Amino acid sequence: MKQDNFDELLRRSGLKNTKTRSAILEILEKSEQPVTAEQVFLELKNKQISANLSTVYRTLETLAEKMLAKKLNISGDSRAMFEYNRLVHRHYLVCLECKKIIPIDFCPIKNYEKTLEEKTKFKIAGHKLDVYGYCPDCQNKIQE
Amino acid sequence: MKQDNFDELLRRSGLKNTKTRSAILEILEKSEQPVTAEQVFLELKNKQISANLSTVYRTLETLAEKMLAKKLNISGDSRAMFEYNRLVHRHYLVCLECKKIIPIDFCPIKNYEKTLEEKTKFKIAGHKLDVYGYCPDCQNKIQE
DNA sequence: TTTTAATTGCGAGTTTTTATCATTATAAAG
DNA sequence: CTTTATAATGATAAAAACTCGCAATTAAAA
Repeated sequence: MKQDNFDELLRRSGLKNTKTRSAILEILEKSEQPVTAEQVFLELKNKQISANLSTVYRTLETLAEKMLAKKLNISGDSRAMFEYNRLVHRHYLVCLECKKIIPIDFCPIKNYEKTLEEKTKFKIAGHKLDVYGYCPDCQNKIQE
Repeated sequence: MKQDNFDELLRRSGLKNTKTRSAILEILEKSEQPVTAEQVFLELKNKQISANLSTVYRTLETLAEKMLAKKLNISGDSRAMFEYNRLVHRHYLVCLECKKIIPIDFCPIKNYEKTLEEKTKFKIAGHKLDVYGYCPDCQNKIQE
């Protein structure tokens, strides 16, 4: 079973496998959307795993440093969000009205990075793209 | 002269033309890069225009609401940044090392939005794209 | 086991941003 | 050019989102 396959993942990053840590990784991995530190904290509580909020912050930061998670800032929310660092990266479509976040699988700018690298002499490490708009539900609700 | 041509701009948005407000708009307009509230606050001080920090926050927020400015979150800095809302939108290339921010004029995903609109039935309002990497200077400095 | 070093909890401290409310300034009306 | 209504500002406090220091705990190496 892949129950606790975070053990190896943590180990490879030189991190100890603690209950909180693997629980947080699991929460990230199971979540379809980026989550805030507070959401992780509450989710842990749900699972009867007590953890201090500052530990959650620290852990998320550590996971991001070790590239096991990604830290992002989605516009409209001042808080940092975190997502599991999947091999295939994702972009999100965010509804400006209801704040719903929907993953987009296709990345429209992968090719563009090379062009940009040549043009600017930067070594491109990655990019961040989010698209904003109004979801079908909210389009109907608004119609003013 | 276009010295105080922010007057009309503010007026059209139903905002009073105050000294602080037009000074802030001018700072945004003249800046090649997005700026934080604090930077605006300090820049005002430089110009001998006293303004309270909370006024700066409030003003930036108002300008963003009225679409005279755009509010953004560039990764790596937890603070909100603001830029003048130019007709042609811009993307930025950010150096992960020295935090330098360079505008990119070309937008590689304009076309993609239409496709996405059809596919998701969202009404797309805009997008946010930043590219991250290492600038030529920092590439040399690092070489470890 | 025992030891060593990483991790956590807790409390306090920062930083960034927002709210309240009395005062002041803008611009509309007279 | 005043007066007046309303919008904007300053000052202060407070909320929200993190971050830090240090003692206690725990994981894993010896």
